[in-house]
This record gives sequence, structure tokens and C-alpha cells, in this order.
Amino acid sequence: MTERTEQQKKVVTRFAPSPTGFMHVGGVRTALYAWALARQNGGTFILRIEDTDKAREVPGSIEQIIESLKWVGITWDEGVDIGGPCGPYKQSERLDTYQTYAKILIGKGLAYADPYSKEELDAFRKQAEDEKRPFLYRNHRPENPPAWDGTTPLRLKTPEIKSYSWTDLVRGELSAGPEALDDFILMKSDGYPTYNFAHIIDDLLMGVTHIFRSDEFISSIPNYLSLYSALGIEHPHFAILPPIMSPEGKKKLGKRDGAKDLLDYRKEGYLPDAMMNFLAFIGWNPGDEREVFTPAQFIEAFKIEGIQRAGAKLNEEKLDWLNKEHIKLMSDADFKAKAISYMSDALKSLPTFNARIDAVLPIIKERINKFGDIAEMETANDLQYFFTDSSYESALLLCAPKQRKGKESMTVTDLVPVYENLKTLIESMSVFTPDAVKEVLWPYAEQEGRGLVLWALRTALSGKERSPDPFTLVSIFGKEEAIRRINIAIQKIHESAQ
RNA sequence: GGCCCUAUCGUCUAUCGGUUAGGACGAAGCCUUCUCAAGGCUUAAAGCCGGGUUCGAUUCCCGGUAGGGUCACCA
Repeated sequence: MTERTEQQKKVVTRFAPSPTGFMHVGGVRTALYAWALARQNGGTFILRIEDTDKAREVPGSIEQIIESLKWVGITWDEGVDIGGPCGPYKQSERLDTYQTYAKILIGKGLAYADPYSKEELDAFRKQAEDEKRPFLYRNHRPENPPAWDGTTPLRLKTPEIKSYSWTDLVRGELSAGPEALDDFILMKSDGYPTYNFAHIIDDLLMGVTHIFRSDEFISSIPNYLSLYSALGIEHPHFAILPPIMSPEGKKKLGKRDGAKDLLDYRKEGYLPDAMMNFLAFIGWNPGDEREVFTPAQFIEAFKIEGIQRAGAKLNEEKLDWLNKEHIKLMSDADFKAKAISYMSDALKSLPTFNARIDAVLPIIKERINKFGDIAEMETANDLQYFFTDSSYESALLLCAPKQRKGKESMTVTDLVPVYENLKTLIESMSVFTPDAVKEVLWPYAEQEGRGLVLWALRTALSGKERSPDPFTLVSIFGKEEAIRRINIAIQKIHESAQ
């Protein structure tokens, strides 16, 4: 494996999820900040898997984690799937490393075997709870613990019961009293290390310089500080990220209360760049008024000082808006390819599809927030009429538009002459851009009544109560098709008059 | 309950002692060709409370309150 360059050693960050299911915004946001810091400094970003809890492990999680990260555009230099100079990057494959360090601590007299049964421990815990005290194992520290044979938990003998204070890159000076310190478990009785132990060893061995983690770990940090001190090592920089709250309640966002699988956003047709932009802004901002960022712009703008301290609620309406902004950034070709992939085969195989799709795309573009909306438009029959006849009621054609107040509805006598005149005008056209069409039809609409003419034309062409304006529609359909549709409308209203 | 963190419009936030407290999302209204969408303009909307420090506090300090986290052989 190639060694890191000096530059790559300066900033080493990692994302270290446990494979217990899908990734939600919280996890990916943590990864994003760590990644951005490494990227902007030419450093190293590592993907490490913390699979030390066999019971909670969900098969397929690692693949899903990798897919989620890759989707939003996060890439790593070293990790489970690609290896690297500090591998392996999966904790279950590093068991002897943790054994080695456990023995070092035992040798120093700073770790000891836990002799209690689960029942005894539960009794201690219950007692503490009854007395409204926090449970502290160290109050029950055995006087003569047996030698550790690996079949019982191994605990840290907290080197010094004291108050700790430390600097957090986001929160500033933090501190905690001695009550926060306890003899926590280093090695479990199944031979696996705890997260609390393993991550510290791995970060040390992998040269991690900055640790990003979410709010809930803040109360564990004093314990980590005692372990660093027991090991005689310096700790990396800490950056605590603000909690993400669920949209409705005030609870921290978790999988049980509605946190979505990140890949669901992909399914709904959000753009990865928009997702990254959205994630970045959950608890961070550049300090100025910019809000739309490409990944490259984000890397450039990211600063740890810009990270919030207070928790933020998830606002998916903002995601929709951001996604629309990113759609505007897409090239026509990209938009077309992506949009078409959300349409049904039935729609795409319509004979007029290829001829008209380029004209229809801009209409779709201004009507969607995310690509999944295209499928919804099709379900609502808002796409088909561009390519094939719409089945509609004559009542729609006869419905009186607002500017014809005083009349409940229009009549055949009102409409037929209008349609005939429109046909003549359309017949005379040679250029079919929306502007050119408007130029020809506008004077007539003004003269005859805009409400009447434009409503009549638009409903005849679209068969819809709501649609793009009639000039655009004529420009999409062209002469023959426009006239054909008007003829259908004429026939419809004649039928209704009988 | 102990320990810890946090606190500006409904939501996300700017402000690093002096501002008409700014922006964005969302909402409402108006305009722009009939409808819809998009766009433009406009409006409503905030410093949790109480003490200090200071000539002056949203900003600094203390207390309260509220919310969150944590007290696992989970991470």
C-alpha cells in the first residue's frame, strides 16, 4: 500500500459507521464535514467500519453505506473496500490489535477484569436508580479482580477521578465533573472491543487528526480523555456536530421516528449535488448569504467555525427548493436524460414522443422540484396530452373563463366562430416559436376577448383545465396537429349541443 | 435524579457591544397574456425570562426557565 505524503498526513479524517442498517441524513452529514475538511486541505479521508457488535449487525449494511456515500459524492482515499496503508479498515479484522493494547493497559495496571454477573450489575444499577444517583461502576470496583482471561469484560481503571476540560473546535471550551468518569468496558466477553476502546486505538494507528461526531458523544468524551491519558497519547482535535431534530417534534432525529434512508431521496429523484448542499446546511453556513453550492464550492467554503452549536430541525421544503435550484444548474442534455428516465415506457413509445419531447422538457423543468414529480405528473395525466389526444369533457370547453363574467358558460354560437378564426390564423403561420405564435394570435385575442379566445384555444389543445399557455402549446404541436385538435374540440361542442 | 450541551422571525440562519436586527425556505398579497407553473415586487414574522458588567447589550457574566443529550458487554 502506498504511504501517505506529508500533506496527506496533515489532515486525516474518517467516517466510521457501524453496519446496523441504512444511512440517514445525520450520518451522512457527519461524513460530509469530515470529507470536506480533508479535501480542502489535500488530506486523507478514511471509511472505517465499526462492526464490533455482532448482534446489531445488519447484512448488506456496508454495501448500503458505501452506496449512500458515493451517491452524494463523498469519496474516500482509504477504506474497507479499497484498503490503504493503515488497514484493515474493518474492526472485526483488527481484533489482535485491540488485544495488544488491552494487554498494554493491563500491564500498566490500568485495566482489570470485571468479575460481576449481569444480575449483580443490574442490582447495582437499580440501586443507583432508586437513589436517584447516576450509576457508576467504579463505586463497585472489585478489590482483587481475577486475571483477565478474555471470557469476562475488561474495564479501564480510570487513571484519575477528576474534572476534565478540553477544547472543542465547534463548542469551544468544554468541561465535565468527575461524575462523568467511569471504568467503562474496553473488551467485551465475546472477544470484541467496545466502540469506546476500538475507535481510539484505530484513530491513533490511522493517524486521524480531526474527529467529527455528533452531539450525543459529548458526555463520553471525558472517558475518552482518561483512556488517552492511560495510553499516554495525545488526542486528536474534536468537533462536535449539532443534533438534527425531527421535522415535527423536538426529538433528535432517529431511525425510529421517521429518519429516512438516504437512498430514498435518490429514489424520489433528488439530485446528489442538491442533497450534498442540503446536508451541508444542516448546521453549517458560510457566514454570508450564499445558499446554493456545488460540491466544489462547498469544499472551498467549508469552515469548522461555521458549524452551529444548536440543533436544527430537518426542513424538507428547503430541500425541494434547493433541488430545483440545482436542476436549473443542469445542462439541457443532462436534464433530458434524467427526466426521460422517470417516464413510463408507454409514454416514451408514443409515436410523437421523440418529435415533441425537446419542446416539452422546458415545461416540465419549471414544474418540478425533484425528478419523481415527473412520474407523478404522468400519473395525474399531465404529460400524456402533449403526445396524444386527451380525453376531455365538452363542459371544459364551454366553461366561462373569468373575463367573461356574467355568463355561466359559453355556447356553440360563441365558440365555433372563434375556433374557425383561430384555425385560419394558425393556417397562415410559418414560424412556430411561442413568441411568433403569440404575435399572430394576440391581436385577435385582444379584439375578441382574451378570456374567450385564449381559454378556448388552450382547452382545445390541451383538454386540461390547467396547462401551459396556448402560444406554447401551438408551438409544440405545429400547424397540422393544432388544427386537428381544434377540429376535435368543435366536434365535441357540437355533440354537447344536441 | 447526577453530569453535560443548547437558546434570534413558523423553520434554517447573519450579527463576533452601537444595525431601521439582514438573508433564505414557507405563508400572504400584487404584477406579468385565459388556467397552471415559473418569474418579479411587496407584506407579515424574531432576540425565552430575571439580574448584573457597560455610556450602551441579541451579543459578555450569573441565575432561572425550556428543550436536547447521556448515565449499555450500542455505537
